[in-house]
Amino acid sequence: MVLSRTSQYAIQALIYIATQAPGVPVLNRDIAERLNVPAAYLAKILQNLCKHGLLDSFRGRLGGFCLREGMHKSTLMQVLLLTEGPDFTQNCILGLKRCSDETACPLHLRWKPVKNKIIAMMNDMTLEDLAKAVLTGKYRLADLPVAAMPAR
Amino acid sequence: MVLSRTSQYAIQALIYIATQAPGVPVLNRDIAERLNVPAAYLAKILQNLCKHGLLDSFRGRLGGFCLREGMHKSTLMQVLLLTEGPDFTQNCILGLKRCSDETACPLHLRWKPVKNKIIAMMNDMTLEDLAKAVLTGKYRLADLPVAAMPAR
DNA sequence: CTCCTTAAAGAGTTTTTTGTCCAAATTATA
DNA sequence: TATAATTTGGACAAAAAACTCTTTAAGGAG
Repeated sequence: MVLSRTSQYAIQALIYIATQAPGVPVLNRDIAERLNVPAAYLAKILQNLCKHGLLDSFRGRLGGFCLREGMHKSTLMQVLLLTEGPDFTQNCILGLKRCSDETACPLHLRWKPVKNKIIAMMNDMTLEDLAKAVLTGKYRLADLPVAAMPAR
Repeated sequence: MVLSRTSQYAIQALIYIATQAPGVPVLNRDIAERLNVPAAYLAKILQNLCKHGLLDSFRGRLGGFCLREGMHKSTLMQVLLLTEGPDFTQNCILGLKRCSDETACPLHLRWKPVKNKIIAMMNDMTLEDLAKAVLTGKYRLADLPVAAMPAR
């Protein structure tokens, strides 16, 4: 209804990483398994988040991905502007190139406040907050096959 | 951000038809031109709306598309359930198959009220209302090349 | 009846999104 | 130093969405 699969995977992965001990790299493979998401595709998404400074990556043994210093405070909006593109917040619901208060589509007046609620929500939620919520155990990040294999 | 191009075209076309004299068929070609949308593609969309009873179609001279009797009162939600699919209102924002109050993703609690606003809005807006709004001249249905060629 | 105009139907094409595969490059550890 | 584990990068493949083309059926008007 609102987000591309790429954005969904990105948010899930970032929240998952944020639930893990900071500074300890998390393997792409483990994230993909945990989220039940295609690993090779997720790797591309994480690479992109690295390029944009949200994550740090490390190769070789003990490699993986960490949230970059300070990025626990990142909002979902920051993530979505990367994954959905910079005009995520600016699209007309009818797809018009220009649709503003002055030159509006017939839905604009009704849509605007709703859209603003979406934006406010995305600006308000941080990875930290969401990770905390997940750690309470009340919420789930992925579908059924949680496959909670212990660390062995 | 929310709607597929197919849905956008469908809504635009239906509103446009609703602004025209009822019972007088409107040509696909004219709609496509007016909305600046690919005609062959729009034809498929209109066919689909016919199959689902929103429109009537007529072939040959004086042919075209009309809103079916009573369908001026259709809501955008009725349209979207056809164009986006029946679970348009039920998707989890993170893409989880199951996400409800009991088994929720970490965004669910914040997303739910926003989603309900979207649904309420779509349930509230009818083609009739939107057509009236357009007829005031304050709103535009399509991008720049309105090509307001008089009826000749 | 014939011609022209229109939508219907179906196959096909293009573009975008999603997903895969494999050969480097990098790094810890034995 | 050799090896195994990991990300990186690029090409590739599959699926879905958007769009096109062509033929057929139907209807109105001369």
